[in-house]
Amino acid sequence: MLIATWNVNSVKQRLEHLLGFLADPAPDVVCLQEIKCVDEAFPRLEVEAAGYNVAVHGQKGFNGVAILSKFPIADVSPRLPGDPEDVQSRYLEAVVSVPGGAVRVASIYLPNGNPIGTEKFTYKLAWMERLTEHARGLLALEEPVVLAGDYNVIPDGRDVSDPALWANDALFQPATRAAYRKLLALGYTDALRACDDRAGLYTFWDYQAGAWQKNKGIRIDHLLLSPQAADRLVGVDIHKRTRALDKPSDHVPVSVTLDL
DNA sequence: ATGACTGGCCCTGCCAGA
Repeated sequence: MLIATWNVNSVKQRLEHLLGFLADPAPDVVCLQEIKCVDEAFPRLEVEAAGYNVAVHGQKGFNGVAILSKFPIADVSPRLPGDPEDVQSRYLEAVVSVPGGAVRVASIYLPNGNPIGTEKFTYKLAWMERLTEHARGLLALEEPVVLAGDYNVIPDGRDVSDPALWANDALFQPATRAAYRKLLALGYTDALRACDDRAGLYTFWDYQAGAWQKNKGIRIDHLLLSPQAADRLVGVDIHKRTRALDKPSDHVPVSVTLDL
């Protein structure tokens, strides 16, 4: 089965691109981030007409995540545990039943954290700690788990075209990268890196200064697999063609194929 | 060297993104 993640930067602006992606490669599950709308404004009818069940955790104006699935969705839980004061819609988890089993999927929109030295960066690191604690608990279930989303983390130098340019950015801070490694060290696999160790595999290109044309990208959209999911990993794809469309998202979809 | 897009909202400059 094909499980994808995509930060669409407004589902309203990107609906045609999204429907095109649902038609081809026709993923079984899609985790969306930055839908930038409330639940009621999500284009549910259009997505359902394409053959998908929908779970949404939206927010007015910013953030917002969703999970689309060709298979039934159960046990839907919005919000990352650990901070009742956190009202930002950045996490949605659900269980997707597949023929002969199930896979637990989370759609994650990890805080950007810029500028560093502010409460925004503190919030990012705290959010990463909460994610790590929750991810630790999920491992105990011994299920196939896919934690998919826009992590806003550049894991290492291979994942950025111009490291010096990002040296003072929240996405590439040593503390940010260490928190990401701590998450992996629990026992999760960065699906892309399990399949391909080359540099220059990017998932985001800024709108500004011709970043796409110059291939000045970064890899910040990741799918993390529990051991039970990693055992069934077949391959990973970065769907770069969507970045060349008219009025694209600045992120492209990334997908894993699992033998499930 | 510098600046540079895009989307949403309080409808119009401003915040947020990365």
